[in-house]
Amino acid sequence: MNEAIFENFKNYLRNEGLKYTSERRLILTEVLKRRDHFDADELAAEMRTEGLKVSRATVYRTLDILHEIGVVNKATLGHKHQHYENMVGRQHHDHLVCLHCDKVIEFVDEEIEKRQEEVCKSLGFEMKRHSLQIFGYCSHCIPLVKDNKIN
Amino acid sequence: MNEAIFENFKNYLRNEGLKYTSERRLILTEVLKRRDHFDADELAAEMRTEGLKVSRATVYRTLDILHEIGVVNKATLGHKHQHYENMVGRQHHDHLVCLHCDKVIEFVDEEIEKRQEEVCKSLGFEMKRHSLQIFGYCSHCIPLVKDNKIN
DNA sequence: GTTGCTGCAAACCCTTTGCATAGGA
DNA sequence: TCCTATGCAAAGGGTTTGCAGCAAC
Repeated sequence: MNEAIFENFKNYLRNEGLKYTSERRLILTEVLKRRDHFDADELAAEMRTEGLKVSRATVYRTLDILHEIGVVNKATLGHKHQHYENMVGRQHHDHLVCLHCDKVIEFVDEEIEKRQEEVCKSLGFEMKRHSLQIFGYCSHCIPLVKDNKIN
Repeated sequence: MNEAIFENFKNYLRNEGLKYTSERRLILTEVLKRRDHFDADELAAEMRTEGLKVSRATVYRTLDILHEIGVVNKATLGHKHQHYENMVGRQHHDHLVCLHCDKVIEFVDEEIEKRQEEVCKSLGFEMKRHSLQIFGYCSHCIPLVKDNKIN
């Protein structure tokens, strides 16, 4: 089932006059394995431990391309760095981020999506993308935070 | 009316064992004048042109304190740097950001707020803060973008 | 007088870039 | 062969930090 994705990637690159290199294939392969929220450095490091020699710079450059074609999504989850996530076969969603354990929980709320469109419509604004992050404590960490008087 | 804010600031600092310095007063004064979305560097630069000598480091450090006590809000509006906004006398709100002219439009939608709370409740998540950004084109820029075939 | 604060410059961290070489098309 | 991609290391840009002198309390 992933062949189609590689095929699309190849076609996109060809149309743009870009090359379908082995590094790009390796990075796409790695991204498709992921089901979590990762950063570029992490992906590069993981590839290195697997013996795949791809530079950080190429990882960044390739993730940009994959973002353009919608294979990955970029998310700002409260850290200094960008997070990426594999979007193949997935829909837009928003994130809950635990301030204690860093867990990320995904959710979709159709009503929120609808209201966003209405807000834009009423203001004559053309929405291109949107992102909603909710920061707080997950059910596992709530008691820990209370006990430690951390907030 | 601002006296109360300075008084609160002073009390907060005292309770924390921190000092109510002239630099901190100057920065708070500057922040209270603002009605827009600014970054730390911008604020420092503006103060310098007004002849107020406060270092960038102190601006960053003080904005952090002001954020803790709710006088300023931090927002990630699609740039590399953080944006701050004066929150005195204001409620939480979300942002529409124009990708063409960088204009920021604020909005509040009670239904969205309510649904966020429901999502958290249903997942046993304790919300501390949230931020929603919608990126796109404002009514002024929509025709410009269409004409120039920019997207 | 004690202790936290400031300014400065350097350090940091993530990300981007310039350049020489490698490798798709 | 032509031209883009890669790897490396250096540059970038916003933000943070270590430290010596300074100012609150």
